[in-house]
Amino acid sequence: VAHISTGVEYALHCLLYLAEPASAAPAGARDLAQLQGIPAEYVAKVFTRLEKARLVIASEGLRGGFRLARPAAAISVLDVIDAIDGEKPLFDCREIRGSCALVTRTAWKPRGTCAIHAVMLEAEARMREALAAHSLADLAARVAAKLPAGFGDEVADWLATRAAARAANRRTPATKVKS
Amino acid sequence: VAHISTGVEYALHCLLYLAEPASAAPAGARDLAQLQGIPAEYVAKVFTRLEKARLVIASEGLRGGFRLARPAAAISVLDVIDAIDGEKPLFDCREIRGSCALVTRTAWKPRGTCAIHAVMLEAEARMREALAAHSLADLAARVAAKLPAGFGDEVADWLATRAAARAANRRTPATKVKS
DNA sequence: GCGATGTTACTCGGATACTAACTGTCCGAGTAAGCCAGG
DNA sequence: CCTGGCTTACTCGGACAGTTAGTATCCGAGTAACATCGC
Repeated sequence: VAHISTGVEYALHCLLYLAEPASAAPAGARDLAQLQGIPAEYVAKVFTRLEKARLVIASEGLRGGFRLARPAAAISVLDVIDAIDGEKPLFDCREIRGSCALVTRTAWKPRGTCAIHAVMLEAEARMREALAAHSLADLAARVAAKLPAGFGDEVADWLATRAAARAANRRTPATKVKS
Repeated sequence: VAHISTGVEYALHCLLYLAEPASAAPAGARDLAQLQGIPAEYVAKVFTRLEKARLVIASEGLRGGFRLARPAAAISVLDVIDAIDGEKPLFDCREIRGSCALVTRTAWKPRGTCAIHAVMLEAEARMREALAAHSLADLAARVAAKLPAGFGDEVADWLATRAAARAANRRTPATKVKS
């Protein structure tokens, strides 16, 4: 319902985990989602859009995953929002001036941008400035300052444990021939 | 689809017509809507909300209508938006931090506002500042500067013509008694 | 001539359908890794 | 011991429903004004 959708929130949280320097190896979307208790398939859908916007690079196949396409300091919050929500305008002017009965009768035509639209565009510009002023690295540092010491290592351990469990689940590898 | 709804646009256009000093008499919602070619019933619904927010005062009965409750310089664009869209937040944080698997296992609890939420709140504050900086009088003056001279008089004439037509439509007033 | 009164129809106000977008879910194509057989 | 090939199942990618909010519309209650009727 809000202008900035939930997908942006999911993407930002996942990207903050990816911004950790320890995450040199690509992280899978499923792991990141289950780590935070959010729908895994939806996260994959969101990361698809991030990949189209050239913000992350996808590695396919086994042990595949996503990694940042640029340094975390070079990705702003606004980039993420535009990549997912599609640069949706804050306000779509319907040019009501042109439908005014007095205007249509006379030969006068409105020129320039609508005054109301101009105010909205200015507000949108201020909002975008504030969103572009913060980068992923900035957010990651601010979050890390609040977390307990050694939290990044715990995250790495959790991911490693999950990978080990998946490897162990690989039962009786290939003792059977075809058909 | 946009965050600032179409109802806000309708309301602002109508309020600009009401902000004209010539509109000392209350103007009906139907006249204002048909003057601009927008749905009349929807305008009435929107003005209902404006009246609940104490921005306009409704005069009921015949020749009724709306007039501004305060001087046009004391009503900001933000007031109109909040009155109609209900101060909807730009972003609703779902507190994903609390759902993190590592956080739920340990006894650590996140405190303060989420860093992502803080960025969004700052952007929203900048946007609201820009919207609150412009008043109805300011917009009306800027619009009047672009319009041809004597446009306000034409609007008054148009409204008077409509009123006269309605009066003429009142045929054979009451020559018939009951039943 | 003046006042009370009934009619009028026009006003606002809330309750009711329709449309579109976001959220969430599912299934299919592609591919890097790992095991096994053969040399 | 080394190399080639094959199975594996896990990955991303796009296509498919459910639900909520906004948009537009309709009908009912209330009321100020007007013309009429009585005094």
